[in-house]
Amino acid sequence: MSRAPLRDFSHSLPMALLRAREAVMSRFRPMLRAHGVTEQQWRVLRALEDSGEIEISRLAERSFILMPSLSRILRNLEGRDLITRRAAAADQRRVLAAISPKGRELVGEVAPHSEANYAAIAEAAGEDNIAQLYGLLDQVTKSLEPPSKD
Amino acid sequence: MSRAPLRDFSHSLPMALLRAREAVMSRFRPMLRAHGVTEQQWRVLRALEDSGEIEISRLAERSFILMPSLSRILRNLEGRDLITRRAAAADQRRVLAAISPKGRELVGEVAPHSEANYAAIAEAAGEDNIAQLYGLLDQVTKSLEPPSKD
DNA sequence: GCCGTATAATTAACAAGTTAAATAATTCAG
DNA sequence: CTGAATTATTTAACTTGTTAATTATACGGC
Repeated sequence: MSRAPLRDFSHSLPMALLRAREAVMSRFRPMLRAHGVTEQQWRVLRALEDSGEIEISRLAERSFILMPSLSRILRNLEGRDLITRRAAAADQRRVLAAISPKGRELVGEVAPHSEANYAAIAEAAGEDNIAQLYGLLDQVTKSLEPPSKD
Repeated sequence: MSRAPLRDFSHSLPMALLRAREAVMSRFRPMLRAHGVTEQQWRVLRALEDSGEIEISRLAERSFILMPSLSRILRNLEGRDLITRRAAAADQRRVLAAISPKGRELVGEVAPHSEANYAAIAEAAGEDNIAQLYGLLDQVTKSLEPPSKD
């Protein structure tokens, strides 16, 4: 009864998701910063190592970063020789990005710390809770996504 | 077994939280935009209506926005006469913010749309799932937050 | 082969996130 | 009562998010 005027402000779903994300990321950011990369730059490097050379558009999907942001991030990473970019032979509009040896080296240095953080988080929050959370997030996300026009 | 080299990239908790948040917010942003406010500006206005005149440090906590961002947002909202700011009488360092009549009017216009969106989201994702998600998010968030130094 | 249209990526412009530094007012030791 | 340390807020500098516009290439009809 009485969800009267407006939802109790502090209990909005976007806020709850933001808070949870922040609780997790605050354990990662200092470590990433110490290695000279932002959260998003790390996502891109990890995605590139996973995928090999890949179109920018697909990289955007995988790293969940919008194209304009990604464009700037790639410019930055390219300037630091952590990645390479080249036009696709078949279609000059398309750009292919790949991680460089130097980028791979960086990932190799950071990855163990990242894994250690994940482990610490899993322990602090409880593996079961994390697993359940994954499932629920996935389910809710899918149910809210508009029918993709593939 | 074999969570071998690095966690499968697409299944990181921060990404899952980001994706879920985006799935929710993408249903709000266009509506907020149509009323001339960003997501964060809306959070601030809602929080101010909830709390009445309030110190901006506390406003930052409640709206979950860092002080430097909040400072800019308040400058913007004040410039549009949606809020007021004044120094506290007792301690001139402290600034008190309050929603203005014009701000209240805006909230009154937007709130019904916001509520309608929440309802649509709850229906699409299932009330039970949402409730369960809230609970888990809260639990995980709390377990990860460092022991606050109150 | 040429023209309009569609597609991939980048740029532009403004808002916000993040960390550090600067400003300003208060408190407290001496 | 003065000045060093503390506290609240803002500013600075850089990065990213968000929407719209622009650029460059490809494609399809003629």
